[in-house]
Amino acid sequence: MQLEISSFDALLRQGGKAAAGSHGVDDLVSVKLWQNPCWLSFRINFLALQFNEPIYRWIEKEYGLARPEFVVLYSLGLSNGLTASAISSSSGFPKNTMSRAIQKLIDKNIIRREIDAADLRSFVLFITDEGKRIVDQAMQPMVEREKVMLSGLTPAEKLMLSELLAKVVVDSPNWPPMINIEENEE
Amino acid sequence: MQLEISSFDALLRQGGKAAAGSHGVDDLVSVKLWQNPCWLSFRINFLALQFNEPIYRWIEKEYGLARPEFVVLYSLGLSNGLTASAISSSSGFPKNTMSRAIQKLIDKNIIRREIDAADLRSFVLFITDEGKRIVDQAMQPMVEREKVMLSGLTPAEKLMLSELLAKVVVDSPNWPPMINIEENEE
DNA sequence: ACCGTCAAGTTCCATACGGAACAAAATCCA
DNA sequence: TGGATTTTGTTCCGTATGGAACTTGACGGT
Repeated sequence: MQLEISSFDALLRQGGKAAAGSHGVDDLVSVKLWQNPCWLSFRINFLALQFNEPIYRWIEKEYGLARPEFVVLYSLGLSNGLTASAISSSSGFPKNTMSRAIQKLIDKNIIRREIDAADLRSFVLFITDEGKRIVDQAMQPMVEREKVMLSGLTPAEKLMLSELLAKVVVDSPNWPPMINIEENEE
Repeated sequence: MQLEISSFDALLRQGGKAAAGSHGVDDLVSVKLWQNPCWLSFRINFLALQFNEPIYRWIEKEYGLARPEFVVLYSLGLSNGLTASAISSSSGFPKNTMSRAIQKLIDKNIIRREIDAADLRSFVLFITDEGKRIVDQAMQPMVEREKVMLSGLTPAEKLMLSELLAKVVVDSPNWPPMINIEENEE
């Protein structure tokens, strides 16, 4: 059995093949690029990995911060005074993982926690000067890594990519939660 | 201290903001979208999560396969007769994780392993009929999920996104391995 | 004002994960 | 040919992870 594949879907996953040539990239990566019904998820996951792996390895070595810890720190760097659950939901890490990460950051004096008078269940988190120093420093290699990853695109293409990805992200609240596919089992 | 930010970089990360309106999306997500020096990695990671989380949750529940196991299975579905290390390097999972996943899949009769006469160290992996059945079935929700995620784009935009992402992936072998940033420490 | 429900964070615990060391085979090179 | 080096896959083991249960506080309705 094969899924019916419209010619547009076929076109989609072949996107850019002509221009690519048979250059450099691993055999199996080629297959996953050009003969893959799930072209989006492969490309996205592959690129996420190419960014995350070296960056978080470096951050771990340089600052002794694991990925969840740095996610908290980075989030506070962008928007100080957040709550744990806000960080958790925006990053996709479960809240117990965030809770532990936050504890460690407090112990290391990288963030600080204040009780929220308005809601005694939750705490508001603030970055310390030490924390700010770390984010600022770490930003450099991160931005640099992105620049490297995008170096094959023209400025116009970078802008287009940025816009398209943003558009998809912005649309995400409208997606159905993907339950109840396959009610037809049994 | 702030990094010098060229106006084009600023333009890049604001990509698509005008068109977006202030709709639906979480506050912190907004900040990470529009006020983030690392626009690429956030968008990529966010979208990877939106795909992976529901899909792998469903696969686990439906077939009892963890993510590394399904990655092996999916890879063989695209290109039968692979070796463990090929799958490992194309997917980014470490080889011991792949090794375990492969063992489990063999136990479950989802894949089969033959010794490679040409190289007695390595095995060649093949998908069984049962395995093929599972991948075929699982493909449906995966493709569907991608379709949902892309539903906010026009066909032309989807094609453009596919091309741009492919172009970046194809360029990846040229990237420097990101060691020795910050020799200047100490 | 009270009770049921919900939301924020923490703790518990089994398990998966990935780094490192390892065995076996291939490859290289003199 | 033979010993150093690399590659493939497995095993060992400490640790991080994330589901589930739990605690405490907020909220909503009657």
